[in-house]
Amino acid sequence: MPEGPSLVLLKEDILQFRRKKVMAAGGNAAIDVQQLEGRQLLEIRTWGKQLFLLFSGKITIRIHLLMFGSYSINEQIRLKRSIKLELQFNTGTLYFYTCSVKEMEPGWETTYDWNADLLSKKWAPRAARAKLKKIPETLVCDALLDQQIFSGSGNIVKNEVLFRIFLHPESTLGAIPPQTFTLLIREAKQYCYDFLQWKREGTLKKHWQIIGKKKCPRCDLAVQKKYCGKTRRRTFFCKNCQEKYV
DNA sequence: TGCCATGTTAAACT
DNA sequence: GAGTTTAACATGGC
Repeated sequence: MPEGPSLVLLKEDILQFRRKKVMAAGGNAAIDVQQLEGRQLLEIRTWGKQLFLLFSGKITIRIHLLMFGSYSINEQIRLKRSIKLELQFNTGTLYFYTCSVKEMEPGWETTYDWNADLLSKKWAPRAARAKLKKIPETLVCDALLDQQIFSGSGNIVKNEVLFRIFLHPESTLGAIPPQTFTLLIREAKQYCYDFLQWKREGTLKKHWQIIGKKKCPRCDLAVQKKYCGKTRRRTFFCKNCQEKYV
């Protein structure tokens, strides 16, 4: 489920409940779910991989699907006891499973950098560039997972973007040539939108070029698999095609 | 069948 | 107290 583009689809999916009143709320989330009853769902917002449900009475719930989270509408796909959050509206019921559910403190909006979201209209490539310039020692594979810089980017985006621009995951930011640096920022966004479209079509996996591949689609040599950087996430790359700058 | 993975947080270390 | 490492969470696909 959970990279940024999937959250955009989730939002679209549940937009049908906007302005609807919560008739009943349940689930085993570690928050007071009862207080949501009778409240109107005023707004649905995303920031990267996070989903915000803004209710009347200034109550905001944040949902993060983490690695295995899921949701369903009208139909329970898991046992009652494993429902993390259940919101019943007159027009249907929304269920969330295995996710993090958090109630936000007043003023939470100011703690988010809304132009860091790759899938937002507010996405600001220049701001991303400035943040990256401040951490020249950081490896690009780690930078692409940094939600404060590339909010919504995940391990799929990371791997595929790096292959697209033929950049080695263990390149240090400070050593990357200007042209490639610009490409990095441009393609991070572009890949998110391609991801979104492919996910919509159900063809995302089909479009993977490097993740899980044995051979490089460009040169046919063996693909490397390594747990790179401080984040130590699964990284696939071609030593031949992806230039390493250190 | 067991391993591993589109992720993050907080506890447990140094 | 800082920075870093590890564990926990928990489900589905291969």
